[in-house]
Amino acid sequence: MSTKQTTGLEGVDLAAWRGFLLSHAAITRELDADLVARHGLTSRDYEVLLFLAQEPDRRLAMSELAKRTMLTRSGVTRLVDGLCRVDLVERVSCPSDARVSYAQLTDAGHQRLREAGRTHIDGIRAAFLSHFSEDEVSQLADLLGRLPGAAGEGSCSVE
Amino acid sequence: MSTKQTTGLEGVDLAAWRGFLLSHAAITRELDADLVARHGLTSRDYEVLLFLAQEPDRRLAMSELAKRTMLTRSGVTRLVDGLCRVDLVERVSCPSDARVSYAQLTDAGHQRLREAGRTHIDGIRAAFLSHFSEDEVSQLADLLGRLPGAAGEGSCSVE
DNA sequence: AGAGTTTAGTTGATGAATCAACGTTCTGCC
DNA sequence: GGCAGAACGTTGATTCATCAACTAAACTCT
Repeated sequence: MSTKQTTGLEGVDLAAWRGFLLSHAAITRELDADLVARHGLTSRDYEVLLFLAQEPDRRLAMSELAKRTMLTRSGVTRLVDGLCRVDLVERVSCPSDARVSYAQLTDAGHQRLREAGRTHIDGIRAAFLSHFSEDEVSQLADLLGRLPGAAGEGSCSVE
Repeated sequence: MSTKQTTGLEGVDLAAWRGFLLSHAAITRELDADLVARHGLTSRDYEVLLFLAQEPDRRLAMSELAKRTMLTRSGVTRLVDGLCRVDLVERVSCPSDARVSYAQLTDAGHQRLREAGRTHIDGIRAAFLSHFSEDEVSQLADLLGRLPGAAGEGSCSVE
């Protein structure tokens, strides 16, 4: 018998969650706009190029890209289609398994990644890191690293 | 100092940033799926209902909703269209300014929000808050609150 | 009062991501 | 060997959000 109509959602401290949501929206929006304006890449594109560049032979199977980007295989198909169309990536078929098709970083793609990388990292510094001291950054890395989806991905399975 | 590497992007501590991105993707995905499965609401829908419920007269102008949700006015038009279609919200025109159209929470909408709110908050607890101590949660709130976009007033409670 | 500007909201076309369904290829097991 | 079932990638349909263009109403300024 409350005297006020309520939603029953009172008294929960969600400030941390709200900060999380709001800042994510604002920051990714800004970084993305920058990346597109200056290098014609979405942050998805950038992410894929980066994953490829980190591989010794600069290639990854589509499914593996799907896992890392947290996209569906379908989404990766289309994303890589776009990157192929502008010659940042090419498709290479796998000799030992005809089902798999690699996305292979081209030299142009690698070059583009290097150019974009600088502005992207500067953007992250400006929009994110610059608001914290070094200690705070590692505190954050620690805290956020505990969340589902973050670095602990390997905890579920062994490769 | 200089690295021998190929992308020129090494040596930057981005663990915090990566944790931020990855956990956001994983958590919002999960919360959203839950909300849709159990209450037929996207988290956008939920967010709008919540904003409306927080207003004394349970209504907000479309533009104001756009600001708070970080969507475009266009996006809000369509989102509210959807909520109107299922009678959780209705449109009310403003007597003093014929340009503005309010989104007005219906009783059904308020009821639905209450139902969904419990599972949503439980979800946030399980996927986010549960990984931290109380102190850590307020640390996070403090840190994340400094980021662009997070500058807002605190409470999420509904009266 | 009337022209120009700003603000609110909607609409059409587009892009990004999803799901479900499919064809192809590989693997395990009899 | 051969078949059932899983895994890989693509495609079609749909959803959601965006931008740009538009209508209508309100403000400004002379």
